[in-house]
Amino acid sequence: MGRYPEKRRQALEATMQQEVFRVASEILRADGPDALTMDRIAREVGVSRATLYNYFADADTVMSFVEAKTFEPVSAEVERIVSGFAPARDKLEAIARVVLDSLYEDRALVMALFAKKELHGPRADQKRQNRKRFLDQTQAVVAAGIEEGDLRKVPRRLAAEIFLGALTGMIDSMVYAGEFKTADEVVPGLMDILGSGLAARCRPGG
Amino acid sequence: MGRYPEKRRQALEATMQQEVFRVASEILRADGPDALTMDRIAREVGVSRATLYNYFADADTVMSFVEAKTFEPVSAEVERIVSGFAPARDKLEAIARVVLDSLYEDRALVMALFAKKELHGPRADQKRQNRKRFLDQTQAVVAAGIEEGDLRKVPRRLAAEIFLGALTGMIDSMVYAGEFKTADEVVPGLMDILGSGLAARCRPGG
Amino acid sequence: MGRYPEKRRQALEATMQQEVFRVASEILRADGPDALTMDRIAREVGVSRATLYNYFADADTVMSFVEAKTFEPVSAEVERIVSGFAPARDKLEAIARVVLDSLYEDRALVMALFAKKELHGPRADQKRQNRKRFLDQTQAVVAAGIEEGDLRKVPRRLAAEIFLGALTGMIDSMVYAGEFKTADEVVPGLMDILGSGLAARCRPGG
Amino acid sequence: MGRYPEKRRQALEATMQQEVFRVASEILRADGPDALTMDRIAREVGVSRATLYNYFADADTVMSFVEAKTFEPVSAEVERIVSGFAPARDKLEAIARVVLDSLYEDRALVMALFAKKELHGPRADQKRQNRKRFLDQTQAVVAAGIEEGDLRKVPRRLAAEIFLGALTGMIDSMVYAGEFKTADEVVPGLMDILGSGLAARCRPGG
DNA sequence: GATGAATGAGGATTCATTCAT
DNA sequence: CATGAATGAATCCTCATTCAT
Repeated sequence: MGRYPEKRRQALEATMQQEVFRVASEILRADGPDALTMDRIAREVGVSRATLYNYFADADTVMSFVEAKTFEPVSAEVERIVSGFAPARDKLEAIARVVLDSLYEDRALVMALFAKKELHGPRADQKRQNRKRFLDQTQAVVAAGIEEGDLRKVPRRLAAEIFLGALTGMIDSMVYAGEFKTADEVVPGLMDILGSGLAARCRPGG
Repeated sequence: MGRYPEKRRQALEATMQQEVFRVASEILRADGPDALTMDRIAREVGVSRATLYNYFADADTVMSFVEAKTFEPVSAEVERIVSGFAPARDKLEAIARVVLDSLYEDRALVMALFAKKELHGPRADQKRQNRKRFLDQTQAVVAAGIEEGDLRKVPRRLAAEIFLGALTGMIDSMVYAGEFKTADEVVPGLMDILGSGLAARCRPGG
Repeated sequence: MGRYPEKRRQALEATMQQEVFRVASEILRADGPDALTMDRIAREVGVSRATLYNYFADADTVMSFVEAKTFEPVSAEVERIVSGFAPARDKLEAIARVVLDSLYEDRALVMALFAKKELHGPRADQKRQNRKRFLDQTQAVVAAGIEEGDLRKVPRRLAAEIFLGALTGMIDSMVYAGEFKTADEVVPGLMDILGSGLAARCRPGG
Repeated sequence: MGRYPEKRRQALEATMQQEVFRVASEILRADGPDALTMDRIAREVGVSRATLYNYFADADTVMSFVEAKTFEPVSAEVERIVSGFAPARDKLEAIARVVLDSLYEDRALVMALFAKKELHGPRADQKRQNRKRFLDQTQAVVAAGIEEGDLRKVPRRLAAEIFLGALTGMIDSMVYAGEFKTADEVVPGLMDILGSGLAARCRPGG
């Protein structure tokens, strides 16, 4: 029939997706990824289980959707930083801040998503891609930094991996310890170490 | 009080544990932690489900056992390094080598175990403690390094977290990418970056 | 929010509950409380095990439901008697009749439910409360009877306990013996003994 | 292979039976009849499960043994009372005292055994017989009492059933309420009610 | 589109019992 | 006789998913 029903459909779909995201986030925060069942989502959204299947192909799709929607703003912000004009190290620091800030605001959710590293099964690909994208962005910053003389000549991919690893490592630490620190508290130290290294002082041939 | 010596019992128990470890490892490697069910282990070991319960209290215990047995040699080696006599940076490098070497030998298994960061549920504590132990060991090395003048005055815990994060980050990278590199291939770069920092050159006041 | 009215849902739910009650009763009658498993109920109702869980939270809930549904009419009738106007001894007799009549109609079922005195586990409380309620009701009758001069001054709770005990004792007897008698056959004797005592005649100081 | 080994066998058997009785009693007391598994008995006795099968045919036999051994002294005492010389009402009172005393000393155990009225399955017969024996004994006392003019002419079996029912009813009450009273506290009231009835006073034609 | 209902396919755990040594 | 080991048979429960209405 006309255009309107289509509009209406989209509106409904958007509403449902928002609701699912909201509810799923809460569940993840509260009880971790294993608690995120279709039944519980449906119940807390206030629809029937079957209805969810009108909006999401299967349970994995819901999980992927929540994950994508969670990281989307972070990802966008990182993208903005990457394509901006600034010295490489400032960019890296900005990225670290964005990641840690978003974590600080919604620790439990981010961690629940991090907690389920799926290497097998249908969702592994999404994880892989998310990761790859972030690494590519970071690597681009490193590459530019090297070219501009702002960074030393280090293996680019490796540097990106270490940078991402350091970030997730700190997140892990906070989550496991249960003590969350703001970006302001940890970024300076992080950038100091990654920026200047652990060595006592410059080695002559450094 | 049986006629058969304790030895025999222990031998059998050891055999079963070995078998379970072998089979569980394979399952983890092949299909990830969610595939590690009592039923499947029993089937692949070639005993009945009930028999497993004569050796392991419950499913969690099996998982913990496999995890402990996997990390035990690495942990022992790290402990040896930590308590040895060497400059801090050499120790850190040695630790990185041990971790990455063990990974290289059994990538999929280690990753399957890493993949299930359990923040909720009964096994969360074990994970927490494993992590804490490693961090404590690393931190001790860093602290000693600072005292001996081998390392700059950096926040110790933070440095340990970054170090562990960088290691797991690289492991993640390899696993997600499916391309495994030997310790020889990555440790020099890692130590270069963590050791000397990313900065182009020594800042005057560095 | 479905198109089909709440009525329909309730009807189906009622049907299922009726079916479960019918089947569960049969099982209890035939093979006792330990035979009342979710699997068997499902099989005999003709649905899958999982379906039962759409109607009952767990196995205990089914057992409680059957128990409640069995005793509910008896309980209501007793309540009616208790709150009516009649001499205490008539009330007690009426209660005895109701209990024994309901037993006569469904001996085995009642006994199967009686047979499982759960003092441990989650259902103990329900049993406790059922029992307490009946005792309270009986005690109220006794108390009123004493006040009105219809009964001697006997310890009230104790009298209620003896009354209930005598009833269940007779039920036990019939069930164990396999010979069921109607209320008409036993109530007169029961009331005679409890009413007038066993003593040959009034003792002077009685 | 003369007589001695036989003696030795019997000694062993007696020891084992004592141990099983002791341990099983404790388990019943602590956690109820469903907790009385062969495994737990064996573990707490300190032998292997299989060994139990050298002394008891199966799990039911153990349960029956424990039950028999528990009630045996009570039963003997009742027998002694029944066959003694005393007015019927004194005998009934004595029986009530014995039953309630034994209960008071070992409430939890007796109740655990009472709690599992098995009407189905292989052990039903034992229960039936235990019950029948007690009823027969009580009935004999009642019959003698009537003959001797100590008791009114009441239906004998019925009177026995009411007597037993009243006893078990009081026991149930105490167990469910968790408040145990000594025989001294309840027997007078019990005998008063059963002896003199609940009626306010002697009816003329009583 | 929405839903209630139904279900197949697991998955953990328990327990009585048997048997070779 | 004692036993460690092994096991078949239950039992409870969960969850993603489908389908008629």
